[in-house]
Amino acid sequence: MARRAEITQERIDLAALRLFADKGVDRTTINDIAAGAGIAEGTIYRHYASKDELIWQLFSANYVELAWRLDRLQERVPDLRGKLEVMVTAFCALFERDPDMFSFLLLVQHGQLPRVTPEMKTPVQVVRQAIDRAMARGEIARQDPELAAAMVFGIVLQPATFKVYGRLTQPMTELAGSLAAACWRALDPATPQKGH
Amino acid sequence: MARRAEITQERIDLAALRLFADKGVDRTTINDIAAGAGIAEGTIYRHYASKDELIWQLFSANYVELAWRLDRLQERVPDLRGKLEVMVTAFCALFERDPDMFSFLLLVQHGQLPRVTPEMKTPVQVVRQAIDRAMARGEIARQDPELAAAMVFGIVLQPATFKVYGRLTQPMTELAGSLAAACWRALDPATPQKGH
Amino acid sequence: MARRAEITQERIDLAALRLFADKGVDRTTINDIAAGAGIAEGTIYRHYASKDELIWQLFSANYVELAWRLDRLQERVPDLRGKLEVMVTAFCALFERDPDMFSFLLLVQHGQLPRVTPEMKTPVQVVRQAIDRAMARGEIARQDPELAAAMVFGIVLQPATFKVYGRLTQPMTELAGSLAAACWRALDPATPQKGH
Amino acid sequence: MARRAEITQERIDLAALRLFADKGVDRTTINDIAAGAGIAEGTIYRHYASKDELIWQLFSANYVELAWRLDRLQERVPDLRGKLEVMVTAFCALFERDPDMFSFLLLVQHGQLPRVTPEMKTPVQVVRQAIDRAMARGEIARQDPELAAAMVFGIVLQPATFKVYGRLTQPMTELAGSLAAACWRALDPATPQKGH
DNA sequence: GATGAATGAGGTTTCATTCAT
DNA sequence: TATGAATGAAACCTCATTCAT
Repeated sequence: MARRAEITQERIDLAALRLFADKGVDRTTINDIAAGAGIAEGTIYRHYASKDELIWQLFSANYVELAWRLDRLQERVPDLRGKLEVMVTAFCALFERDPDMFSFLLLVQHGQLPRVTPEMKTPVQVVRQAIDRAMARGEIARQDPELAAAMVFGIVLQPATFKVYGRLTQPMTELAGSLAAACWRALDPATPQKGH
Repeated sequence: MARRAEITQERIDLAALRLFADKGVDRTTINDIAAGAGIAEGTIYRHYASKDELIWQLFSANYVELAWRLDRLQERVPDLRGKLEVMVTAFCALFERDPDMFSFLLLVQHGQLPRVTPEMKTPVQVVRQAIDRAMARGEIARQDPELAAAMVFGIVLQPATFKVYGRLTQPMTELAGSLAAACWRALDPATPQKGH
Repeated sequence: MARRAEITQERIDLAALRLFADKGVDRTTINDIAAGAGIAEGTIYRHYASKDELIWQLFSANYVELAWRLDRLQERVPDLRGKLEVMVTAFCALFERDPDMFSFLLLVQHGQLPRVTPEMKTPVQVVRQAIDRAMARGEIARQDPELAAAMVFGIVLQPATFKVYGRLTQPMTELAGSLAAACWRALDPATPQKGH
Repeated sequence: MARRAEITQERIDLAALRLFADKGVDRTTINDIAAGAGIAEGTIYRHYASKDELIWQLFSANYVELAWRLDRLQERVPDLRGKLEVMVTAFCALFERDPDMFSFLLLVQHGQLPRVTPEMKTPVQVVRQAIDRAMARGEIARQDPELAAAMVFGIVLQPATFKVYGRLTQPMTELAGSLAAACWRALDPATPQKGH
């Protein structure tokens, strides 16, 4: 039955994601995944052509899905300040709901990003576009949009990374407001600052 | 000769760093390194007890060295604003001088950080301590110092990562000023902001 | 319905024969055959107990069938010269009609001949018996009948093999006369030859 | 030492040839070969990149070597009748000296011939060229040279095949004269024949 | 009869490590 | 110290076969 295959694939995906997040893809064996999913090794190859394919499917599906989600949210808000707020909040909520997926995306991005094609929507693109448009509207000062996007990502991802390693203990959801505010300040060099 | 052994080790380290930065440690074989260094596979084991040892030596030496360097620089400056400036500037200069080392540190940190012992000085500690003291002095508002350190690292590392992937093309040295300023703004929530 | 089963079996046999001829039996998978026949993998096991059984059935049926056919034809002709003529002609016609079957028989004979039992009539036996009797009648000179049969087979099969590989392009049917004549000359060492 | 590697490779080649001749390439495992050569499985991959490479090296080296050998021999003889004599004799002697090699060449040719490039000298080419030139000199009647070469090969290879399967028991060396004579008669259709 | 998901033994290949030279 | 051939455990993957539907 097709239904049974779906369930099996679900189990594979779940076990793989958890193990990849835990040990990295190279230190996770097909055997590990099969054991985690409670199936035979060969069964995995009825669902994915190879280990590399499994990694790529898992990465690209979640990466693109995340991009779409962020994009749909930011569309509803007019200004960059608000867009950052909803995107960072969503990101933190997702992190809290499925930390394995975020560990996985963080860990494997180095190996998988080269396979990302220009027509795929990515979270980086979504944020960058929001920044582009905010600059066009004069909402923030002119600056390198790629650099601006990098800073926004850094401000959110690095605390998430610290959380994965246990350096931060609060739920990400509690940090969302501070992180969005920090992003906004980082992007807004024109704002008068005290001190320098 | 002891001299000859030193040269060989240098060649191993260089080749390993380059390959690790390029393909990650798990996808780099001892054979790759030997070929890159122009030596025989067995020779590597005259210098390192195992592949894991080689990775750890390379990581910890550079990681600790970076921490010391940042620490010596920040000591000379009284205020956090200036400390960030010199540390970010130094970081960018080092990145430009040896990008492989940064790729390597970024890539392997996930696997190696668990081996870091409390008595080892790390870049994160150095930054965190500077923030702690600035808060104690009232130079910046009270906030979670770990989160603050995370944001500073994110603001600097994410652009560096973008550069590794070719998303940013400017030399990091040109960005140092902007990055330090962004770090400062991110840490200073009390500053009145326009908009919200 | 029994009818439906027959059609399915026919489809299996056809697909298997084509694939076996193309890639050899070991490099052809049950999956390949099922795909070629447009059925599910499991269905093949409703018609054959195992892959080995399928190969053997296909081989022995065609091999024995070919032997009977040649035997019936040679019976009608009194002398060896004529027997060779009709057998080679029939062989060439069959080759032209179903080249896959011949590639298959050529390819798998190595693995299957050991399973041939003495009571099974084989093409080699048929030709050998015709030669035996021609010698008994004094139609050709005394010689090793097995060797003589081998040469006859070589003269016919090797050009067929060349055709399979595209080294010969004429239809086998056009070559039948020349091949039969060459067989006859090869078997008739007593004939005065020019030169030596 | 390089010498040790040579010895090991020799052992691999010998064991592989024997097993391939015996069971065919697909039914011979790397494990079989390693056991036959008295070495570890992994060692084979220090000498050949893959099983396919091993098969190809073994095939092409022996196939080309045979072609050169036949070519050097036929050069020394002026007429086709004599060329056939020396080539068939040499072939039979080689068969007797190393029957495994001939079984191997016969068995794997189907899979390997597609990899033969035009610039490689092959036994078929050598024989065909001798026939071409004999026709140009008027030594034999005009006929399709490819077909003629095919018949010559059939007359020699099929008895060799029969010997491999135990259908013929005499040493091939004893048959050389008869086979060469049969080849000559097969190529010489102009000769008056008794009977038809 | 037919399906196709699942199995798992067994194949090929990789690679960190050892050791005789 | 350096070499590089050899090792063998363990990885990935294939595929004939089974079985619940």
